[in-house]
Amino acid sequence: MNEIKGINLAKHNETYQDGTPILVAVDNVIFGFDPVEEKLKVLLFKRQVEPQAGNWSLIGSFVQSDESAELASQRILTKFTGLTDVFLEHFNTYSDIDRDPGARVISLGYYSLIRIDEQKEELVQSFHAQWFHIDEIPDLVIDHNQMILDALHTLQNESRRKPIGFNLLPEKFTIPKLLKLYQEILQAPLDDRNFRKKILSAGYLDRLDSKDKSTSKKGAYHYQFNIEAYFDLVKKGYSLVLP
Amino acid sequence: MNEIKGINLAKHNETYQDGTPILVAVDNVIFGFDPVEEKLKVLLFKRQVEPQAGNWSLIGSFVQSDESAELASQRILTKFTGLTDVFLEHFNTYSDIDRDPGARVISLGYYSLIRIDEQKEELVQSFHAQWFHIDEIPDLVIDHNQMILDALHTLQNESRRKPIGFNLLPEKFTIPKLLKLYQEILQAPLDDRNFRKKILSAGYLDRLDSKDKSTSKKGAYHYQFNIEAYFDLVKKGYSLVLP
DNA sequence: CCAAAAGTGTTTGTTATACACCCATGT
DNA sequence: ACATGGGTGTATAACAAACACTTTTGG
Repeated sequence: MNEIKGINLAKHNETYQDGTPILVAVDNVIFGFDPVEEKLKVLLFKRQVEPQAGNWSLIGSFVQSDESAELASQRILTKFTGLTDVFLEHFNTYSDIDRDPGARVISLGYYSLIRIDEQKEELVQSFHAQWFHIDEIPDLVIDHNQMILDALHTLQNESRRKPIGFNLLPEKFTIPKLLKLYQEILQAPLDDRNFRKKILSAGYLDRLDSKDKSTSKKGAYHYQFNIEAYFDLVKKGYSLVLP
Repeated sequence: MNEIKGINLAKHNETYQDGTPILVAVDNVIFGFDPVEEKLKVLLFKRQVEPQAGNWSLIGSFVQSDESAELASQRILTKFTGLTDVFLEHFNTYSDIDRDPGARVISLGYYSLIRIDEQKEELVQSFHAQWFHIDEIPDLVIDHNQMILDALHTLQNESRRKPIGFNLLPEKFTIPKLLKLYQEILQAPLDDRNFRKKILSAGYLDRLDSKDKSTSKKGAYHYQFNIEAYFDLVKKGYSLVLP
């Protein structure tokens, strides 16, 4: 760096010509909650191009010149699951110069929360994509294992403060399912009585008259997330806090 | 999108040739705490290239092929302030296709926390850079006003859970200064007795024997942040929580 | 001696935690 | 009638919030 001898000498007049175009990709950590196994899973597929073709990988794509990164991430999510209007957020950027052995690629990490029951199963299968439990992620391509860790931490932090977990459940769900989901996300047991108390006392869950009898003889009441009620509460300063 | 007629038809075999290189920039929201005015400020400079030359702007640069985005952000911070080893974190990515009228540029937002008293004032001046109070940010180039808002929200959220505020203060500081800093960051008054109780009971602030008599006749004790003590506490599960 | 900022404790209310039993029902 | 998961309440502890006075000392 140049020494500055006096005042008014320095310039910072980089132009667009001074920039070097770089390949930019999005990688999508797609989370789903398996309603049968009651496990939090991530959708992976086998990379089809060299280097490292055949290895498990996150689902990603290059950002094209006519689309934003968000759109690229949505595009690839829709391609693999058939879903649109999905919770999808940026969580980190990966820019080490040697991270991708194939080329200099800056990768934007997104994570999405989908309802496994709404995905197009045949689409997922047609790409040879598979759901992996977060405890059983295989060795992935490049830095994708790190990306999943980062996405999971973001999901955990966000889940403790905002009710985003509902994006992983069907419209109608039961409290026992919701509890299991939160235990999976936070990877820690939660006291069921205290959990019920906190989540129900907030007032944004509507109990329906119907019950889910698939897991017990007594049956568990269906609940629905009431987003208007939630927004009203947020306006008044409410925020969820889980341990 | 193609309809899938059967299983095993779909491909996702994008190669590096399918990517379009894009200009990638970093923009740095440089925060400083003015020790005299006791105000949280952001460092801005007048853009020197078209379009919008002469307008106030964040300090940014293109990411070059031989550097990571973090490094680019550090580089530009050092160029303007002379500082190295500074708190610097990515907070968001801006990728709308029309955001920059000069070219398609994806911008990575970083924010940094510096000690104003350690910066090289003559360097800052030589770039015609100026510190602006966060309540008095002028109209900025492109989407830089939004970036400052996003960075401030990130800073607020992080400050509530981690003691990163110390990066904005000199090594030795007083509790009244620390309180003022937190009130500036959170843009809300804090009760001084409760604040003292919480911050001192944690045990990672070492009181020195010296006093700062610049703001009162009685003088306020100097304190120092003890990072080892803090890390030990974090290992045991401690986390700061401010209202 | 007094103005101005620094420093200190207590009470009260709220929230978190820990914990155990009854309920409903299909088989 | 009983096994299975669903649903409920209470007592205690910990923490947050509200609040006012004393201390120090340079001028």
